Amino acid sequence: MQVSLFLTTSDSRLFTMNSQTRRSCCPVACTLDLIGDKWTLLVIRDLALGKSHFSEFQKSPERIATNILSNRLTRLLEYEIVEKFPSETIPGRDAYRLTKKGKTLKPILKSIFNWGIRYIEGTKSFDEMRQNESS
Amino acid sequence: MQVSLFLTTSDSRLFTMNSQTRRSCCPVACTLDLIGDKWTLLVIRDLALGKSHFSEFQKSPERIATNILSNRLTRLLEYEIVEKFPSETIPGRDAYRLTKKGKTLKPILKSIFNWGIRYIEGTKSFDEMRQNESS
DNA sequence: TTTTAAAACTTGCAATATGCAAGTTATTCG
DNA sequence: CGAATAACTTGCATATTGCAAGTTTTAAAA
Repeated sequence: MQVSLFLTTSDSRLFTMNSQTRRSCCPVACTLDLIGDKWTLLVIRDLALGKSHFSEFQKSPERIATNILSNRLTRLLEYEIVEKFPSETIPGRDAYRLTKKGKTLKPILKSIFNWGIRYIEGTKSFDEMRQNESS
Repeated sequence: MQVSLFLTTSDSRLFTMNSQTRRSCCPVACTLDLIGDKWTLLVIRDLALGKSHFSEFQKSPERIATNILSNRLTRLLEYEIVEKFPSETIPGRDAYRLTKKGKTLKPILKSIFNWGIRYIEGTKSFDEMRQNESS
């Protein structure tokens, strides 16, 4: 696993300690360095939809592998996009949720969602998708 | 290279012929199947900034490898997000530009740009970036 | 028209990331 | 305490990316 150390400034902006971990100082490139892989935004989508347990993310129709899910949740905790909290449904167990900063990613998610709905045939809204989840 | 066949409907929505090429029918997942890798959105960024020649994309600060660049341009042509046209600056040579559909990706780019500027320390606007490009 | 040069790719291979299945640890509930 | 389920971890196969070098194409100079 690649180790990258991110710190947070008082105004909650992220910066990388090691300049070699970012490809450039372009805000698009830097954002993609955080969330621009095949899986991260799908985890964030699930969190935005209210999912909070490991097994709930696993049940999403894309069937993320457990090692990838584990890796992404850890990274998102490091970046302070996700935080753990005591599960409400299962006492004594932790769960995940978006932090305040994590919630600021929602406009990105929304723009991607809107594009898909408009330009890709056969895509369904989240409400429709929820029917189809396999257990 | 992975072969994937996309067709276009009369209302310019994309659909995959082979359902196995998409992870789910979620619009977020499907959009990420098209543009959700490490490089595609950076090529689209460059196109949105008016770059049109292979060598211009290469010169961007992230230093995309030529094989990846070639592969992404080919894919984007297949998806009808990018089209070729006769270069205006170099007569007799082709260049690349966003199609009408390709331009509809700009809101995604913008939401990512805005997030980076706001939440990642040390990111710079495109105007500032353009100064720093190596030849 | 041959030569040179630069742009636009292509190829081969090493390194990294992802996919899959099985195994391990932790927690809950009977 | 013991079984069952959740939450991971590990090992290895496959796919994607990174890097350097090579090839092809076009364009303009000699």
